[in-house]
Amino acid sequence: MTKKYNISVEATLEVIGGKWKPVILCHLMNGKKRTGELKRLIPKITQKMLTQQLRELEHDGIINRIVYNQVPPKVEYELSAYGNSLREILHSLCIWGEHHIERTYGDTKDYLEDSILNQ
Amino acid sequence: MTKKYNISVEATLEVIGGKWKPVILCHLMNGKKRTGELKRLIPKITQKMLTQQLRELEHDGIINRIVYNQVPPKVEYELSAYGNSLREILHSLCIWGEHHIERTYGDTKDYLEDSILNQ
DNA sequence: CGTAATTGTTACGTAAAAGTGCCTACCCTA
DNA sequence: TAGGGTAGGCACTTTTACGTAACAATTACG
Repeated sequence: MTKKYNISVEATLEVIGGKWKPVILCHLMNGKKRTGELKRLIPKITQKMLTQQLRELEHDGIINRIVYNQVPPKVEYELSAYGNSLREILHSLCIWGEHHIERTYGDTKDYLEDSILNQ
Repeated sequence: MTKKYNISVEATLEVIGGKWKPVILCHLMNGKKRTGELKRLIPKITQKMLTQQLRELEHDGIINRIVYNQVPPKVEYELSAYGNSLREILHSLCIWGEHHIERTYGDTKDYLEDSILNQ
């Protein structure tokens, strides 16, 4: 049963869209991260959503999951080479979004969470 | 009640995301369109979703709604100057999506609707 | 007079996405 | 032996997005 896209943009948004994937991806753009590290960087995400989104990104080939066989467990996530091809796109989306927030609200700082990503 | 974004990408996706906005926008990239014309170009969209999405795009300043005062009614939608600033972004999203479909399924033609947009 | 043409609205129902709470496994250390 | 630290699973509820179907307004035309 072949799902059809109206237009290829939809395929991209299926990969990078949703409530949490953009943040996760942007953090991983700045380098490999452990699970708990991501949770700290994105305080409002729940354990469930975090792992769920990471699984989907992994499935789409965007990130690599690196498991260290030790106790307590250690797992790292990093952008794959393929995922890296999203870098420019995400950057453009960031820039445009910033302009849009500014255009809509007058300034950005009240509408962006405190985060190393928003500096 | 200030909604906060984790990252500005989210603001962009709020504007161009969802099930129908990308298609609508891409059609409007090719020029002004009447309501019925859009409905024909996007056969599976319902009247309700079409107008709902158009209203939101208008509200965000992305498109202009041009009403001709005549009967039967005539309304046209066109990309605004501001909306035009999304052109490059949508184009990149298209390109990446095409590659992704190809990478995932082997070819694109079985996964993209017949449409002047997919040529 | 009744109907077609065009754009749009509204109330309601369904399906998909996100959130909550509690549970597991493992070894180490106090 | 009880608890900490790390990653993650599962059942269930809530919220949001999307879809369906019927209705409105206006004028021209047969």
